[in-house]
Amino acid sequence: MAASDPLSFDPIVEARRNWEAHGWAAEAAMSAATSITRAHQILLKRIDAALAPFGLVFSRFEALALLSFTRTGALPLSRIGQRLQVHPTSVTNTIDRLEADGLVVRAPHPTDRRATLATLTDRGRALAVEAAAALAAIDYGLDGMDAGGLAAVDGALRPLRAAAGDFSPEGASPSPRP
Amino acid sequence: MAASDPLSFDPIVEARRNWEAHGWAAEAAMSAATSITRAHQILLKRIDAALAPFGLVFSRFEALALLSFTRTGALPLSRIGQRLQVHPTSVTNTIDRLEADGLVVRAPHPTDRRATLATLTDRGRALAVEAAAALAAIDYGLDGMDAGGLAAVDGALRPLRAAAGDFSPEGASPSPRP
DNA sequence: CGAGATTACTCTGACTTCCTACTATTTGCC
DNA sequence: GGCAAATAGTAGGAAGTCAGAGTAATCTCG
Repeated sequence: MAASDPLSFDPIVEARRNWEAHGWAAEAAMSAATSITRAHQILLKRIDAALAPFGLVFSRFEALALLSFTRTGALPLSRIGQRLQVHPTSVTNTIDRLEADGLVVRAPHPTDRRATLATLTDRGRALAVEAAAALAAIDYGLDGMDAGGLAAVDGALRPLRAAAGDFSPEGASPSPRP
Repeated sequence: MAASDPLSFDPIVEARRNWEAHGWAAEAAMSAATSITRAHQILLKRIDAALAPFGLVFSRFEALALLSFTRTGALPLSRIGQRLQVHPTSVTNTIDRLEADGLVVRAPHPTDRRATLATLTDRGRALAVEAAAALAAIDYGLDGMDAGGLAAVDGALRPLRAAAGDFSPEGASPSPRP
């Protein structure tokens, strides 16, 4: 990265100061939103770097992990998109790449001829475990944070996700259908 | 979005349960990293939707805002990249778009002939204010969260950004050079 | 002074994501 | 039954980000 690195002050704190100084509103929200954006950027870079040796990126790893947890190692593409909260076309693209790498195969759904099942191959299953270990080794990119911080982030963001309709707010209820 | 919406359970809680059930490590970090990723996705979509009427996206708005806060409304591209923590190529692209829309103009740096100054136009300055108000109106996409949540996220992520080298850890010290 | 290192910016290319159709199936209901 | 509406997946296209390479200008020191 050539845009130079070390700044002598926190750019977000500085932005907030400017927001206030110029009378712009919602500076607390701006600050939090910018922090999240930046944190995501940091995480994604670290995670992708850790996954690069496996030929994976985070989204493909997530799909692999999800399939690993099913009884049969198979799931309709639509369900993958639902669980991973991504667009159907992104699922298509993700599975395309995984299939090209021999980590999953597409198969017709046994009863619904519209649907396609993504099925984990042996290599895919093994790679998921290795990649998960690699990510655990770097703490999913969250190095600088302690257990309290992790829990704080998790808890604070949950209402946001709920409000966005990711799940019905009551819902720590388990029981997904296989 | 056709990938269906409402899930009856929190997919991240469910992922964490699976992580533990299968003996995969660092489930707390996984959970936090996934939450951040998803939160970013939600925010970006909401923010970009609010900015669409102005022909802006978040990154271009950030550049506009940054320029608004300078004495002269001008900054070298390199400094913009530094403050916004993005790649030089992205700055070029961002300024290209802003310039095409007549919101900034490029000008040669008065003393360093390598450098280019991005300078706010009157329209750019006015649009920044309008866009900031539009974003404040939606609380920067953070609807579902209360003040405590905002502060918690902000505080918890700060060590992460510091560890990533965004700024020298001591650093709430102000005094950026104009 | 002048060669080598550094810095500023841009171009090209790879990648990912999303949106807007569009086709094929299945489901709901009169 | 049979038609309208909903659902599953994919193709094409736009946009954004980054990495690598290249050019130009400036800085550092021997």
